[in-house]
Amino acid sequence: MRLNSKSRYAVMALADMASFIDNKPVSLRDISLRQSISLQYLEQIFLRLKKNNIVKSIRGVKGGYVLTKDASTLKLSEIFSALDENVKTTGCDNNSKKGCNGRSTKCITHNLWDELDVHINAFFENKKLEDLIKN
Amino acid sequence: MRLNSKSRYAVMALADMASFIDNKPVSLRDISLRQSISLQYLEQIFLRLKKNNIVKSIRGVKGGYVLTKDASTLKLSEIFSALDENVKTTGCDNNSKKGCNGRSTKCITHNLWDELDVHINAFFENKKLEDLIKN
DNA sequence: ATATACCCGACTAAAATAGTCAAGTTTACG
DNA sequence: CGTAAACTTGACTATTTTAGTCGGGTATAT
Repeated sequence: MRLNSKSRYAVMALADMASFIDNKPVSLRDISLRQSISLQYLEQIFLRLKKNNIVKSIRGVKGGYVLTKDASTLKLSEIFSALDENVKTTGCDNNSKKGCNGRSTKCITHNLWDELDVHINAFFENKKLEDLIKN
Repeated sequence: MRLNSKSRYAVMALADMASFIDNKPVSLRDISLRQSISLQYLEQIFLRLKKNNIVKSIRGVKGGYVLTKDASTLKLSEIFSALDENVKTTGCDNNSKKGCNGRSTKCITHNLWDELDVHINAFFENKKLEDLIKN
């Protein structure tokens, strides 16, 4: 059970941004250097973050990105959902016509996976970006 | 963030076994039919379960597998670790000489991923196989 | 004997992952 | 005004992982 690197890098990059109090735009180039993440990969990630209103961009020289919310209110769950990192640990699907494992009925473990998803989501719901930089 | 099908099938198959009270051996063929899981894939899975002492095998006609423990004491975490489904959500590694993201220091989000792993593991530690079949 | 059922290594198609590449557009600043 | 810094975007790709299959075993109850 692994988290993908896009999500991980997103959290790293946003935590990096949040650790500067002044709200001057932060360039991806700087984040790239400080966090050892490929610039072009960051571009992909920030495109998604921007589309989901987690950051806004300022173009041109001295431009960069700024957080749209305060780090104390930005939930990690928002970041993950921006990157389509949906916590859906199995293919068991309530909504499809077919049930679990291609059958018409719920599989024996169906409720378990639902509970697991809820459990993990709760973790991300309760964590704020600020929690990462307080230490 | 997805769970792999080996782990999911393992839990399904063991829950299937546990739902029969008599401790007669259950053949993989029967599990395969009841749970719609490929017989040969089940063989792979049960090899691991056997090596990790979660089931024992009885060969020959009327053979099959039986649980080595009671369903009320078998933790899901044991099943997952048998399948090398280690809950290690990121590559951030405490033990390697290199730190996170190939650097010498802990990355800014390192503690977060540790907490996440602990959070998920706790879920599997507290769930017993019996919990799945009680409903 | 023989059918049933476990045993086990090797292989593979398809999907996901983790990026790179290339070609832009916008804007601050000298 | 020119230019460099920085964002924008779509397409592409090598590698790895996943989710199995294939095929040839071995053990044993009847």
